[in-house]
Amino acid sequence: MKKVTINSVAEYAGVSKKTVSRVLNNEPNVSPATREKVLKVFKELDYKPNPIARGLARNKSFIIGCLYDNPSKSYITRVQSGALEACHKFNYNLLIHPCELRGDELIHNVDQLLTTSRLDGLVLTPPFSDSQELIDFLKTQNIPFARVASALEDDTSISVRSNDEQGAYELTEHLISLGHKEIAFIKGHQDHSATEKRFSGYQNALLNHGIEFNEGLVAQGNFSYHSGADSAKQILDLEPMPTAVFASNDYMAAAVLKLATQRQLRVPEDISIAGFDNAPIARHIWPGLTTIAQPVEEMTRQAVEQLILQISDPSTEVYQKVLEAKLITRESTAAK
Amino acid sequence: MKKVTINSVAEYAGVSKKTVSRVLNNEPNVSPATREKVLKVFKELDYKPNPIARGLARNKSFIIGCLYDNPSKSYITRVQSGALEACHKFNYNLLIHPCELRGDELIHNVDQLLTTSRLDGLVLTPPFSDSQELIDFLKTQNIPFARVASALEDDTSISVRSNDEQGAYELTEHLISLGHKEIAFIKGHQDHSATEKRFSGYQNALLNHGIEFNEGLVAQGNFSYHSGADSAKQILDLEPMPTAVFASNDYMAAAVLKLATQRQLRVPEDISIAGFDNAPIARHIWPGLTTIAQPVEEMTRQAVEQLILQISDPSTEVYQKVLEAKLITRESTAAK
DNA sequence: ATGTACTTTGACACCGGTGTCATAATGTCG
DNA sequence: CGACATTATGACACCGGTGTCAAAGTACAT
Repeated sequence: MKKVTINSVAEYAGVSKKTVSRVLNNEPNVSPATREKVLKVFKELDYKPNPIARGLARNKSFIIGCLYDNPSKSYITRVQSGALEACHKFNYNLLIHPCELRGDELIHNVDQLLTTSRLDGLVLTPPFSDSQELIDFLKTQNIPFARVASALEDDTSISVRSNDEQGAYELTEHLISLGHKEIAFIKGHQDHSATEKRFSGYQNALLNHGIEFNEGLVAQGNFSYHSGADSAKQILDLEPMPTAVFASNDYMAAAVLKLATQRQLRVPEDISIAGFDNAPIARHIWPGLTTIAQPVEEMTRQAVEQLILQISDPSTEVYQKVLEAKLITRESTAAK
Repeated sequence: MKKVTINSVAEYAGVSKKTVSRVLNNEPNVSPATREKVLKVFKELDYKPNPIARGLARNKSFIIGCLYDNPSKSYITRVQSGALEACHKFNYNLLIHPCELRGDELIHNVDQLLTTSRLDGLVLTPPFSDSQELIDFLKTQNIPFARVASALEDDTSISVRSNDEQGAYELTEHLISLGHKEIAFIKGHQDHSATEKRFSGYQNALLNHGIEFNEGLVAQGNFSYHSGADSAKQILDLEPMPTAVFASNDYMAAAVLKLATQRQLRVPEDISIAGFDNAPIARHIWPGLTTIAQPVEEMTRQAVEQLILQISDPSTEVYQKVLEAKLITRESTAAK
């Protein structure tokens, strides 16, 4: 079984390889008869153009890179799934690049990635989508990129995010409506812009409902389960103990739930617990966690789709979108 | 900033591009002086060979594909992480390809993937690593591949797995040593060979400790949390209720724990629960799950490393390895 | 000094596509 | 029907590397 290349197709069809190329790329100036003839040969020989050769000629790789550093496995797989959907739609492929670096090392590492892989573009997920440094670097290198879930203001680059502030506001309001006044809050990782957004949603809700903000009820986490466990200890040791805890993501909320249960506290009777993200764990534990669902796949899908559009036509208008977050109530929150 | 190619390097160094190519690939027959000179120019011009051009010339893509269909996000990310480690070591990249298909459609889909991406090899994870059909297809297509966590007997293809049977045996023995005799079992997905291995480990442990196997204590799951919830209902409704439940993975075990807790059963006092895999959820819930830890990253790392070795030298001996699984005891199991 | 074997080097074709441009074929109009 | 514009097609260079092979250079034995 010999390899089927553009040359064999051209020979078999009795035309030049350039004409075959024209048909392949739907270029104009091919007579209907010729086009028909070539297409028939495609079928007959089961011709598949070689993306590598095409990549060399066009200086493109048809590969999008996905940069991430997130402790949440479910978040990552959701991101990948959305990105893949968009990639496959346009015959691109996805290359994943987890990366724990920051600052200079990060830039260097990304530079390395770009030169060794010839990526056509990059999707940035938190916390990289919030790194001004990285964004500046990509701009100087002229690498197309799209930001996912970044609150960073930059209307010159593609951005799709969900409304973290609104989500946190709604969740806090939900707790308040249940009669809670002492609502502890566990913050996320400082490098993520979502951290501040969620925090201010929480603060604004308190403010608008006449509840005084109490710094003492705030713990600093970093989105990891482990940090949630530390914060949980800090919060459950408070006297008086708050009647509700709002953790900036579900893993940290799960850690609070675990410690509370270990301490024989009943959830939600003794204390209400809420998270953020609607990660699988939120419904895998008992009681299920009240949380905020974000359309992670959809965000990433849109971001990558726009990225690819921009790659194929750099004059495309820069896409920026904010999607809604949605409150999901489960058993972990109840009236005080 | 002009592009630095092999031509500019050659010109700048005053040698032919072929000589540059020799230095690049560490080929023999380059005088030390010339080699030195060229290497210096590499540094000076910050030359990075274009992998696409190289790929075209060598008919290689330096990309490994990873095929998976697994409900466990943590398993997937662990697989990816091990695969990436091996890939980066050899300057390969990883392309991920989740795929829900079976049978003919699967074959067709993989065929599509191969022709559109020119992958150099494939890593198969369960359940694909157990698909004789797919393996036969890849062999006819002459695509190098490696199997991860597959119990399928085939000494002509690379395979790295952990000892599922031994793990299940140890875990069951652990429950028996705690005095349990009515140990329910939740099976995994039928397409995964691990399912049968774990089941026979359980059965053998019972047998060797003089406990009669009871078909009525076995529920059919499929590794998903949801199937675990269904099986949990079935098992907890039994009269008399078993004193321990061994689920074939942690998600299903978590589902049993959730239902048990909902029903006000105390774990482990009223019923012991154990899982398999040591997924993050096993330590994120209370009580933490007794389980079996498998070296997923290490399995995949070795599999991909061997795959790449085989790609660069097809005469490499076929690597087959069984790694040990390890019992992790937590709070979810206790004496009867 | 000369022959022989081995090392070093470069010219050139090639991988499988795309871009440029000249030329051939066809269409339009006075 | 001839002049001209437009469409269709192919020859050829090129993308940035690698493989082949011949030629030049070097080492050593005679």
